[in-house]
Amino acid sequence: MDSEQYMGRWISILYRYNQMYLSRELEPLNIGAGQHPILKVLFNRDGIHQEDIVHSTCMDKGTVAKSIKRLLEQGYIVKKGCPEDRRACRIFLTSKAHEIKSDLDTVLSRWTDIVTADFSKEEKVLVFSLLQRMAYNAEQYLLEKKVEDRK
Amino acid sequence: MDSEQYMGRWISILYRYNQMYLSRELEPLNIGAGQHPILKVLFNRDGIHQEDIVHSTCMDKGTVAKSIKRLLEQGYIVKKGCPEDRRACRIFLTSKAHEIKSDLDTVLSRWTDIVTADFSKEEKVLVFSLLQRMAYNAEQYLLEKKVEDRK
DNA sequence: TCCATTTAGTTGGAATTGCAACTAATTTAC
DNA sequence: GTAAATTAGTTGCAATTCCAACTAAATGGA
Repeated sequence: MDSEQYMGRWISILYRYNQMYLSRELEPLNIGAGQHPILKVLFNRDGIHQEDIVHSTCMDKGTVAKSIKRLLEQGYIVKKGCPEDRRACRIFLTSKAHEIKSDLDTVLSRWTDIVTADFSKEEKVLVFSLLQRMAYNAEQYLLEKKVEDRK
Repeated sequence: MDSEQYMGRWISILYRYNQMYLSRELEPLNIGAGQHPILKVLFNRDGIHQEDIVHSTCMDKGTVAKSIKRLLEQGYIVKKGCPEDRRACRIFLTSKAHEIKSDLDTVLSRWTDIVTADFSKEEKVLVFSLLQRMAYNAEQYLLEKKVEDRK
């Protein structure tokens, strides 16, 4: 097998190129590449707990806390205390966020179009399902490892 | 289309999980997740110029310079001036690097095995070719953009 | 009930990375 | 042949991210 044929190589290139694209495209909105996953989750389910965002984005809770801080500063979200659990907080989109929803969706789906430009319809569907399965397998492996470490 | 179905989401998850896996697995070798792409390129073509490494890894020249600095400190590579072009330098693997080649290859191919664990042989081949084409499309797009900006 | 454990969230530190500005050497153009 | 432009590489800065340590609140077992 060609020594370039290991999964991490292609994933790394695609991730880094995507980050470059997003930084440039989201700059006019004052949104960094790291903040958009949180907005996407909230557009789906507004008002969820910060902990839910952590799970939905598969990101570290520290990372999410910092991204939320920046979205607060930019006025895209507001934070409300949760009366049932005083440790927790719920995150809500502002009208400023709702105004840019379609812009954000356009930027994200354009990247999909760019990288799958020469794909057939079948290939476009296929690549999502393969990536989704890989992400699931990776997650399962890391979870197992974490459980092992706890022993 | 499901709002989770945009390419960047899966790529991001897979990239971040891979970085976690690599940091842990390469720690005993004192290699960070960011250094291994350079070693991989050198195992393929030892003694190439730093500029060649930049192109082969698709990474920024500043990033490569820093990773090379750490590999030098760890004694995995040596740097030699290039007499034909006194700005440039050539990078060579040390015996310490050759000793860990098979360990590194094992770690990298194990990740491929983990994420494609439930894939058929055909799917394993397919996913590489799809990722490769996506990376190529992304690169072409960003290159075009860069040329446009120069105007 | 009370103490131990778990959970939600914050903060500091370090690694990875891209960009921009810089130096020094080379190449190109006139 | 010299000045301008390009190229190889370094460095500082900022963004993204994970981890670990921490606080405060909630949960659970004796």
